[in-house]
Amino acid sequence: MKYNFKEIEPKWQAEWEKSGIFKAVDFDPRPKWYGLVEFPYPSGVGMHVGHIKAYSSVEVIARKRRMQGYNVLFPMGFDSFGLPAENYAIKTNTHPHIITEKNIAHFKDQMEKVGFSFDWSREIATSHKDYYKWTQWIFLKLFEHGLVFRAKTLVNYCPHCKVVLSNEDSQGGKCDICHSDVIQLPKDVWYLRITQYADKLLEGLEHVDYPDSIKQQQVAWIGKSTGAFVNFQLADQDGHAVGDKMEIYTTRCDTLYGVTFMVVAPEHPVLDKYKDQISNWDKITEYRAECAKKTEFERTQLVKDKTGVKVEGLTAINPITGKQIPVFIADYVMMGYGTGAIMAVPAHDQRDYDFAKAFGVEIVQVIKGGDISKEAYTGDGEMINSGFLNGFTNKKDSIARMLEYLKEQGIGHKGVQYKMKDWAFNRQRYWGEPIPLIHCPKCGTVAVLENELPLELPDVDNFEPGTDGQSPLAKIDSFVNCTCPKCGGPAKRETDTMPQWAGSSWYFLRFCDPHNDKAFADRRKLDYWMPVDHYNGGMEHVTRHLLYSRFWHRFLYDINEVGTPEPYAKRTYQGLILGPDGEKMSKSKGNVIDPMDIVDQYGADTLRVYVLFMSDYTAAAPWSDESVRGCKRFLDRVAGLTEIANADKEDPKLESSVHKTIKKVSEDIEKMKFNTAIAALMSLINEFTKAGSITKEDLVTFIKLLSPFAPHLTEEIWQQIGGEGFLTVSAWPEFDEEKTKDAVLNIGVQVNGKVRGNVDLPRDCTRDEAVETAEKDEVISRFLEGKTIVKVIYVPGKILNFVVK
RNA sequence: GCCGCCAUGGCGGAAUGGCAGACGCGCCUGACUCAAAAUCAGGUGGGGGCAACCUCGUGCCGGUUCAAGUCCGGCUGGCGGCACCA
Repeated sequence: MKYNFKEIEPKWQAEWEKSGIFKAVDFDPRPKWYGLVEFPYPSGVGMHVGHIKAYSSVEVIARKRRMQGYNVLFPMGFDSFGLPAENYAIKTNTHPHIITEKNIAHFKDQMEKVGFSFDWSREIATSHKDYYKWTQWIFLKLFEHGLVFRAKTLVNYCPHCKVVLSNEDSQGGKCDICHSDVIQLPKDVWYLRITQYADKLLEGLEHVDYPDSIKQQQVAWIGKSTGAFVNFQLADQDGHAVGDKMEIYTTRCDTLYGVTFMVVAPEHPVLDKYKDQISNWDKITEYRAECAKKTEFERTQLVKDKTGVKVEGLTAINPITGKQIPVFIADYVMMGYGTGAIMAVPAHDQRDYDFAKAFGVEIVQVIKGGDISKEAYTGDGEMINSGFLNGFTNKKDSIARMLEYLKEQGIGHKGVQYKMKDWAFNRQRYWGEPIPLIHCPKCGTVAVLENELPLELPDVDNFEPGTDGQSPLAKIDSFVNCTCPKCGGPAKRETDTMPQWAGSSWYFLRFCDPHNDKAFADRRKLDYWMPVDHYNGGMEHVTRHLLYSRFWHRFLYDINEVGTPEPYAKRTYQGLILGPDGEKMSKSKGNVIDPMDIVDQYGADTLRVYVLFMSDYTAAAPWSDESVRGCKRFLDRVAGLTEIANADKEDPKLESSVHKTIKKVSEDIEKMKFNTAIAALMSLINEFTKAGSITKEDLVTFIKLLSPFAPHLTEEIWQQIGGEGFLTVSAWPEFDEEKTKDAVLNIGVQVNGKVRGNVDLPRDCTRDEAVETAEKDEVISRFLEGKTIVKVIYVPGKILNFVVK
């Protein structure tokens, strides 16, 4: 057959679309299967090869599922709110809506040209008001349940983008969008109380099928630690108690006897409270200013050099020894974790040790071991200098005993801390979901009425964010001024918008019922389709999108809006495609491969086969143009199979190979070992070619197995050989286990563990027969000559090993 | 620093503890061609041998085993995540 991909690819794409075979059917009696891939942000440059690889895996499984008789939901949409469209809008003075719609159309066109079997009747876009209406609705539910709060805190602020960023968006002290340095700024912001769900998010991981690497990253990000909160009495210069106690958090309360000083974060409010009795306030202010200037990055880089200032005039009392100890401020203590104050145990914490050495503070060893004159001892050992804890050798026991004591004395109590912080949930930008809250001078913060949703984004002329950190919406009086839904008095709208991650936190639910205008999705449809059976996406979304969406979904479960606690039954990820030079693809390096160039030059089928064949799916691998051509060559040979499909009798050897291949390809697809599945098909075609002629049945089996990978070519072959209906939804081949087993097996023969030859043995041959056959072999017998056989290991079908002396 | 993953030909990579290098790329030889490309056929880890074969070989050192790329212990190198988290 002539393989003209330019002609057949658009042809079948149109035929499939016309026939509606990719449409998911609600409540269909067939078993359901919901495959999901991360919907893209529709950037102006179009699809990246990474998108192709990310979608191709679930695409192949979805196509196989349809052939296996499943009712498949494989949807696609667009995560279309976000900064790049807005920045482009500022530059070109075009409305972000116009740019976004143009980009969506471009992306969709590209996806169709690759032949992805998405159900386009369920297409969604997060920036469409019939979608974000429900994003706002869920937000109001969160608000209603006390999971939304406003707080003035130090926030991660990007001076370039002029937005407040979540921790997740400012990892490493760099803005996730523009990569400039993030600074700390005190600001009033909205938070979602994700920390309240920390335990549920941890617990949920036990019931889902995620790779360990993903689970571990989520666990590390949540960062649960158990310890104790302990109160230290503050005192004046002479050790007389003053005012409040100061609370600290520690994981080693059993080292309390070794506490020789306290450190509080530079921003800690206790300082301002006792300002009058602090005699070196100037120095404190100076140090604070220094710290504020440092970026988070600088602050964490200077790990070795401990800086700080001793607070003069304010001291504390060690609650267990009764000794007066000094108080310092230092930026190695963070306001954002624990209580912003620590008890320092220099003998057993390297940071406290470094600080004590630099500031000449006493070091008291309370755990035996190490050499305290050189460094802190952080290992285990017998407790010493520790009163009632002396002699304890087990960390667990000494902590438990101390906790008991703290409780008895009312000094402290057991506690839990998380590294994960609450989710800063607002941006001072235009192109996002307006936050549906109203500030009323009388009633405080009031929710927009549900029947007024969606709270639409008003049109503006100027998308530039304000220099005062205000959203462009703040400049629109008609938007800002409103009446309070509670008291009817004049009020002002919140002008911040939601962060990029809002829309993607629940989109998989909307796909179950995308056109519903009464609810975010019909509960019966949710119960039919959810959970997502297989979700694939990038490793880079594991600490953000995955955590956020699990949080929203778990919340909706808790308020009985969805029926499953976890949204994704199974999650996988793909490895990066590197440039041909082995470097990460980037415009500046000029090593970017445009997938549409490959479609033009070799066809979509070649592109699809290549991205899955190039390496292990989860591994990063460089692009190779030569290997792409190799995949095209393979498909050319597949097209040529029609010429030799003329045998009228099945060759038993070939039949066995066909059945083995059905088994291999079927199993490998399930394990996402696409590279070996394709390799098995290449091997089979090599056998076909050698045989010179094959039956039509062999050809049909072959194109069915290849169909999920190269659907256009195989559909065309199917039509040309007179197949009925679409190959795409024909039955997946079955294999006969008997026929996958060879009657005669060639196995290796070892003498003392070294391979000395191989022999053909019948499958059911006994040990004695195997030994007899092997001993007749010329080469093997040479190695056995004059030796005594001590032991024979025979593993049928695998190996025969003679142990000789 | 902590946690995790990985290391196999010239390259991408195969290999439930059982004949290392499947499959593809590249390269070499041959066929076709005036020639080249494309295509087809054959070969292709290193060393030795006319050959049958022999020998070395999965980052390094050791161990378990009849048998180790695979399991265990210790290194070295690379990747990813977290990171002054008390």
